[in-house]
Amino acid sequence: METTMDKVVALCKRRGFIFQSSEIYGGLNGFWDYGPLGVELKRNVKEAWWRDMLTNHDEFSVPPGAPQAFSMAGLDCSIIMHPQIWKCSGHFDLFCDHMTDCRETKRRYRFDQIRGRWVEYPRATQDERLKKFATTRFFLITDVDSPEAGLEDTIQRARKFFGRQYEKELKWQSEGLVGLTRNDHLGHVLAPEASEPGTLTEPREFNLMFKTIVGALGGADDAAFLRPETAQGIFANFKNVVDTVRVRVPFGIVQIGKSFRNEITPRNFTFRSREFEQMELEFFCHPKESREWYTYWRDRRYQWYLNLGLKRERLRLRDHDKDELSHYSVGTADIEYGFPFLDAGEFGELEGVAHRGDFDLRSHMDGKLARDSEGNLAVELGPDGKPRHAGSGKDLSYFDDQARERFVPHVIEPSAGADRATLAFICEAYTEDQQPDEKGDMQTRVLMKFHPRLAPIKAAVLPLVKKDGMPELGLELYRALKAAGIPSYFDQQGAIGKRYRRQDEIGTPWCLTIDGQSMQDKTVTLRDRDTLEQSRVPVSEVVDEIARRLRS
RNA sequence: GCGGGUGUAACUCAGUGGUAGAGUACCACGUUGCCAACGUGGUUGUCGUGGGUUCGAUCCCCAUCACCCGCUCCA
Repeated sequence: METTMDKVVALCKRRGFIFQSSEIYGGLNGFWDYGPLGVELKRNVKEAWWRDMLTNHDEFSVPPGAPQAFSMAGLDCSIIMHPQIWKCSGHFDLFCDHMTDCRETKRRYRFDQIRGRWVEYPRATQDERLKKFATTRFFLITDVDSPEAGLEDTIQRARKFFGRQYEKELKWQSEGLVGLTRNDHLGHVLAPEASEPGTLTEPREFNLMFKTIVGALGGADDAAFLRPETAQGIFANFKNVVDTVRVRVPFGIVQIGKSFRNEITPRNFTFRSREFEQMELEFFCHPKESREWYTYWRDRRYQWYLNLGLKRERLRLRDHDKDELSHYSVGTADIEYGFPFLDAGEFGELEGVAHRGDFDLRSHMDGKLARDSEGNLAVELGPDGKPRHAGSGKDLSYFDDQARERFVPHVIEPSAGADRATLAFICEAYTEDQQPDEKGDMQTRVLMKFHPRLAPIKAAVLPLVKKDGMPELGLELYRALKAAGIPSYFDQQGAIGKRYRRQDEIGTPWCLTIDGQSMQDKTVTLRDRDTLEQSRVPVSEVVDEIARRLRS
């Protein structure tokens, strides 16, 4: 059965919104291209965000719901940054895991998270079944969570594997559970639920970050990464912005740009892409006021999607549970949308609003932070007692010269996916209704009900017939719209009904039709996409009327 | 990564071991003149890609890529 999502994907392809990347070579998993209409739509989404967050922001008045007035500034950072950025941000540790697969059980493990025990079994060399392993040492992995239960689990597995009658001959090599090192021979390792040792593959690097080489002669030492998020460029430039544009805390820095992640399973059209675009705000405030700002931004960002047409019943604001929070966050909420490719009741993330505390600025000062045994953030130390990942050593604190107070600001981060927002607006816009054809029979009509601010094309100029001066008058109007910066189409091809439907399908809010009467009194009909209602407007007033409607 | 499904014209899809099909769309001309009109004519395919079997493969076999579904994974 063809689902709504199938129809949306088909329309996106058919009308030039979204194509698969590298399609002529068979495609590339996780990458997508925006066609002539898609690029306009996505630009409008980003433009709406930039205008609403930055351009139209008034730093002298208090926005509704905000604790106080504040400033906003923009930024556009490089995609490739100093590799140390990603070590201090925590991405390096999280994104460069070694993974190993079990050939027998088809399960996958993070190599550094494997826990188990080595055991010596002297009889192994004589045992018909175990002779082939040419060893008396075996490692038993446990996937049981707690250390005590894990220990018990390894004992149970040993009994089962070597035989209960030989249990007394076993010599355990450690008191507690230990990990594996890269030098250990995996042929002697018994994976969970595997029937014999040696089912694990060699650990493979899982590069969740895109690695690249800086410099034409660069080697392994010149490895760098394409950014997995735009936020770190903002933190790295925090001091630059404070020093150059006379902003005072609280203030925000916004950035729109591409990010890259090697998603394990890119799926669901553009929802999980490996190259994607983010719209991020890092809002810096006093630690004492950070909770109020968190609430303010969370609610304001939720409202933004509603204002642009997402329906409340498909849009959800969800506060994270405690165990879902990142290692540094004291509060996070997701703005989620009920995409048609999800099951009923399920939602996909559009934007995360995170309270990041002072994790990022402090990590870039002193070295990467981690929670210590008491749950406090402290610089994570390596085996040598030095910071595991050294920071920049620069002072990124802020001095409030009126309160005479120095502090490291806390950060509220609303991080939105431009591609996910665009996809949500596409899914929301997709509509089928019933409209009578010229015989009065009801026909299914497909239309994209984009908010006029987002619609790729705002108006279409349609001469009713291709003669009697109508095309000429139409072209005049078309040029006037273009001159006013209003994206428009001119179409004189085929029957008028078909042309209306073509515009409906790409979501053009208004059609302007030149008819016989236009030639007499210089008026045209203005037809509404959603209601099909028509009104007559003087040609000379059309541009102002469309511009007025776009503003409202 | 695993299992299942799919891949044929711009789109939706038929089809067969022996020269590739329909509807829609698109283009031209004529007619019509406000919600998917009608007539006539026309354009479009390395049958996803690469191998193999065969006299001959879009069809059978193998591999590979992409998409969909379910697992797995997902700061």
